Amino acid sequence: MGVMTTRAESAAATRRALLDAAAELLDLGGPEAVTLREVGARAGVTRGAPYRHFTGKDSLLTAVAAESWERIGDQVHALRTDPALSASEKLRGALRALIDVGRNQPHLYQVLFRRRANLPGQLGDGMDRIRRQLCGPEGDPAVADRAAERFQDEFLDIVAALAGERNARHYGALLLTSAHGIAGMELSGHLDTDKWHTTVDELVDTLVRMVTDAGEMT
Amino acid sequence: MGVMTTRAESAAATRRALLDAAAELLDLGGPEAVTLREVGARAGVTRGAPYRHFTGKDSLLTAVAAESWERIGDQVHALRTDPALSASEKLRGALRALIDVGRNQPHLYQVLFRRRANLPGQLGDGMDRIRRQLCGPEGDPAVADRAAERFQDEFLDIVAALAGERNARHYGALLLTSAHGIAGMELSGHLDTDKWHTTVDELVDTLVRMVTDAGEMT
DNA sequence: GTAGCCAAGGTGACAACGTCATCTGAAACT
DNA sequence: AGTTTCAGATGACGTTGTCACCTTGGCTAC
Repeated sequence: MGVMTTRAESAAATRRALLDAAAELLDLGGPEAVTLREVGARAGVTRGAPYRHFTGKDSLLTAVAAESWERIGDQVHALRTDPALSASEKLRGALRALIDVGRNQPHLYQVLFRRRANLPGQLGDGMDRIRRQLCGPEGDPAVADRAAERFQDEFLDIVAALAGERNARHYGALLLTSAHGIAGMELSGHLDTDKWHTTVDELVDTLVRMVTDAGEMT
Repeated sequence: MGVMTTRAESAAATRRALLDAAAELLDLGGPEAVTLREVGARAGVTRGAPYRHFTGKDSLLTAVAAESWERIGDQVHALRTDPALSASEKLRGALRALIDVGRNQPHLYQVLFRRRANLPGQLGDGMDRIRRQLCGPEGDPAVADRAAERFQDEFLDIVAALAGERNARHYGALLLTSAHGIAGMELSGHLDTDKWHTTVDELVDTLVRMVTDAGEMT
């Protein structure tokens, strides 16, 4: 932990600080609250500095989302490879992992599932080359997509171990979308447990039981 | 369709135009694109005029959401009371109604399920009285909540007719959250039909079949 | 009918924000 | 040592939400 001297170290530290500050502000007040000026201030730099690491605010938020996807992917991977857990426990854990993000970091969760705005190409300028240059081999959204896809693959493996390879994809999609819906409706306040006479845990249990039964009878 | 003379008519027309313009801009470019200035311009007034009808941008978007909820509620009500449809067709139609909003008006859909920001009270100023005064008997969010709840009630009745009163609430919650999740994941681009070897229609069919079978064996 | 009232709407102003162009200084390279 | 490169600082500009203040033309009380 020596004093930073090399330029690469300094830049990496700044990028790290920017991401941390952005994530913190996102948790506190949503995307509106994550101001490039405030992000820079918390990272010890000024307003324009983030543009040396990200193409703009959107790119910064996408990078935060990418890191979160990687974290969730690691979490589900750990569940899948844990020999102490049964197949249904792994599935329940994976679903809960996603839902818990929605509970504990609702603003981040919305960024994770935010609308893909960038249709590929279309603007044939030299912009693409610049963006590639700034954000590494390829743009940030591609990184986020890969991280999200890794999570989905880990999740798919868990489902396959429970419901068989045949129906894994169909049931996997059903389970994943359902969990996402549970998280989203609870997050938006539209899941009144008094009105529906049920809880998030009950819903998750029902989902797990459904696919478990279906897997057995295949 | 006489020329507007009375003040009430003029104000009502302006409010209507503001809502329409806001809805149009929302569809085109999302909440960021719905600018009070542009909304006013399209409604034939200037930037500050909307503040005579809504407390601010948030209030305007909430009012748009409320009208959309009422529309969806009417749609599901029509399905429920249509004697030409079977119970499962009604259910499928209701689920599709929600998902179709996500497909055709993705930005509006996100506003419908956006996070409730306003915790009640907290700011004990006279602001509450002013807001009540501006938006009628009570604030806009309450209107939106009531409209959303009416939709849920209509939906719940459809489920009850299919799965019985006993499990209606539990299955209703499962179906509604699942449909919301399907819409949300498709909207965010995380539902790759090639990857999951399934389509939205298949997922909806599976959901309907599930609750149909469960209702029969009860 | 006329004088006053009142709310819808117009206008100016302000702070905050995203973004870009330009500048600076120090590390990295030859 | 001289040059290049790039993280970061700074100034500036356009846009937006919001408020305070003003104007005007229907509405109401006499």
